[in-house]
Amino acid sequence: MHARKPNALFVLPIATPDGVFVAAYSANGLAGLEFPSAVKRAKTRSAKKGITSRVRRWHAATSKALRAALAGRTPPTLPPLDCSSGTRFQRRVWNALRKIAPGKTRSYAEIAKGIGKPKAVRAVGGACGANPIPVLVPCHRVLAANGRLGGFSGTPAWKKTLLAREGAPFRA
DNA sequence: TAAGTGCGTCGTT
DNA sequence: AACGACGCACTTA
Repeated sequence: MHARKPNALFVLPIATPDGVFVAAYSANGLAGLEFPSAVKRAKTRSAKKGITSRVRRWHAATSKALRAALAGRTPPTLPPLDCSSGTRFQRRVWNALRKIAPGKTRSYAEIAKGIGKPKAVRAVGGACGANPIPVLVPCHRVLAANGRLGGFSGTPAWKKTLLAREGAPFRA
């Protein structure tokens, strides 16, 4: 219904073996995470000034968590997540995603059932696609009912890579 | 088996 | 009113 903007105050880069991710922070926590993209490298330099120690702490946590996740390990601690950009329904889906352990997968239908809306299967797919914090909010662990990958807002290659690194099974 | 079609369903725009 | 990161039933080959 009401979709507040993430209201990102700080946009900071995270260097990883897979490239430079970009994290966005609002006053409430991590509000966005983007996969490496050659195009937007320049933009991240600007907002370095005026960073609070709080955001610095969050960013350290995000960086550490991201690198762990990319290595297929369980992230130690996450910064507070600001999912206020999402609708009620989307937040419920994202919350369900966070309960899927590394190496495990669920189907879109299982997620739908899990949030008490067994018929909203397709809408769950939409909510996954709207996930502002991929990798750390593990939308990649949601597969089609037949065990195949299903879609991904990033490249399908990323979804495959993330699953493979944490040892999650999926049909080629 | 594999691949393609049609349709129910529902949150979002 | 139209559109999906779906799922299922049901053809065809």
